[in-house]
Amino acid sequence: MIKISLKDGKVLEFNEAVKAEDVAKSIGMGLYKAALAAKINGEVCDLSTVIDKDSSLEILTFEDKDGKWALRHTASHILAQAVKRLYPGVKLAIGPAIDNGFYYDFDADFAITPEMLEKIEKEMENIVKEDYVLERFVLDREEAIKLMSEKAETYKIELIEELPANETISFYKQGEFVDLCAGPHVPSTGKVKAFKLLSVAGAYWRGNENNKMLQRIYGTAFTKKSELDEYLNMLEEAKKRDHRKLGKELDLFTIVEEGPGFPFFLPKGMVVRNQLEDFWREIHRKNGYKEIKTPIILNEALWHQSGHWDHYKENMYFTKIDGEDYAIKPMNCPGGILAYKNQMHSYRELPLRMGELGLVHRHEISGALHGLMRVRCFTQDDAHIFMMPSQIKQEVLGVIKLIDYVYKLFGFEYHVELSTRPEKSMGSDEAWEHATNSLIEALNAAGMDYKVNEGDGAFYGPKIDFHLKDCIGRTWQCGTIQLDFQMPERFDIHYIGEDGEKHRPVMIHRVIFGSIERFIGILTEHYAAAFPTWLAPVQVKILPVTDRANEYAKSLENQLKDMNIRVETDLRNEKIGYKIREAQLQKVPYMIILGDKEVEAGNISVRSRKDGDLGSLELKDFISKIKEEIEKKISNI
RNA sequence: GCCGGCUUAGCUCAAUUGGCAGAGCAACUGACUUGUAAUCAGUAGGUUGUAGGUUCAAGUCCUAUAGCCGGCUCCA
Repeated sequence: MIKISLKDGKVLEFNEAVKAEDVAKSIGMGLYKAALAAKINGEVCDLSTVIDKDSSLEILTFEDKDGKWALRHTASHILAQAVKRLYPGVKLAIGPAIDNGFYYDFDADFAITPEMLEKIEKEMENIVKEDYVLERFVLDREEAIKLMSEKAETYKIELIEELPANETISFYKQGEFVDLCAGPHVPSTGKVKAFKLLSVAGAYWRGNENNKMLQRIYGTAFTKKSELDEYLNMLEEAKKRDHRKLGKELDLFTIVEEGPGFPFFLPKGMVVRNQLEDFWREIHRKNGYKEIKTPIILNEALWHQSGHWDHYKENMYFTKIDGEDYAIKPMNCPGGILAYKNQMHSYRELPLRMGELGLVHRHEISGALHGLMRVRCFTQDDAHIFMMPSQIKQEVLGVIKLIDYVYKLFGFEYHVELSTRPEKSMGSDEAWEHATNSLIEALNAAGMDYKVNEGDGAFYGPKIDFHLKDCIGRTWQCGTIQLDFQMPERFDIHYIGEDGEKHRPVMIHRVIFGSIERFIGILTEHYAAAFPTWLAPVQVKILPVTDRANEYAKSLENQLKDMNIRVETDLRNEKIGYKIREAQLQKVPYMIILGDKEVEAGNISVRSRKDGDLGSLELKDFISKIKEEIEKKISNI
């Protein structure tokens, strides 16, 4: 008797060993049809897996992440099969499922073009129609290498050779196609009902730029055509909120050929930026920070002392002044430390929180540049916290809370990553361990979930990163908290302790927005440029219906300006519908429409970007309403 | 930096097989005095990213180069 317990707590009993798919069938045909993979005792596997002892079982469908991945993984095999049919000489590399889809890397001695994608898609459709069963089989290392040698799949051989000794080497066969693969897969190719190939891109073998560049085909797959269409439609919609497009349309910023990666902020974008900076200063004052400003160019010797010369030189720009070597700062910390050193510090002053909106320049490779998201000069909303070792946890926790407060205000979902010691780094193992543990403790104290990135820390210390999503779901690092025992050492900074002796402080480097530029990019996409009123470049647009209302309009404009409201008046000789349309496209939160009626009654007619015509209001009531909205930073999207 | 694609008026895009560079919007001028997402008419706007080459003839073909886009890589 085999007992199989299901997710809902029910227990099914079978007289003999049974396949997961048969269990699904016994639960119901609906589930059986939707089933893509199974989770047996917590392990994801094929539906054809035989259960021969008491187990827990979960049938995975497209609703489950692992079910989705199995389907898309199978889709990537179908892609590979189609490519092999059409272009037999192509060598296979790897083809996993990823968020939102799948890819497969190929080594072909010709360029894969978009036209070829259409052909490949057609062949994939055939393979789906032919509905091959995916059969799993296991080989020992020698047999596996032999099989792949016969097929001249050199990349597969390399993969097999590097598998650990105890690893099961499994293959999946569908029709004439066999691929090395850990699985799991859906039962047959016919399950992949709706798919599309999306793009071709170069990708280095194993992500290493010293290796050969392969050609990667990206695609996505769903169980239903309607889901695929919905996804493709979502991508189209997302393109409309791309900050590069909106930034151009709404004149927020521009990047010109003369300065690749060096954005220009135009008047409208500058308003958003200044509002963010004002807000930043306000919360930092409230949280006990002082503000400094350090120079952009400093003597190169400083960067030797800080370790940047050894660890960051490739990303830095240099210049000469009077024959002396200078560097353009890629980070604010050395300057911040020099500011700290300007005075003696007592333990009574600690933690000393010093903020700086610092403009840094970093050389990014040309292919990495991306609108405001990745640029070559940007302003970090930096701060350096100097403290005693006993204050680390408390201070890190304080920063985590501040970041959380800011992101929540904008309505962002975010995820957190902890990065540990990289290969290229300085300091002792003990110092790194202490620093890393301190960050973990603070994360735990804050109750934060986080992912660990081994070896991804800064060269001077481990860090916690906060990632935000752009409109198509790519994530960008924004906030970061980095713990540093190295710089204080290198710069020999100290404070006078209770005992009257000199002690070494510990440092935190942290940013909340990360880079103002990137943050504005993310905000633009998040709000589709319909910024909340407190950030909107123009908050109110006054639209006279005819020039009989122009004088009234001008007087209202002055009154609103006196109340510190950003207002513009459209006196052009155009129809009201035209003026409204334009204001709406410019995403102005409020329009005041003035015709003969309003002039007569001395009131105003208000239209909101979001809700349309709001009817007649008294000016003072409108002012108090909008003032409150600005004051409370209401995100009225 | 690497792989592939793209680059035509301020913006969005046209231009058969190489055969006179065009439209809408925006701008400017004029008329219209208008009530909640586009009034009409006219004017001007270009060394087709840049530099070479092939050709009787190049936006179109070839080479180089810059920038952009999608990825890889890298990172705020």
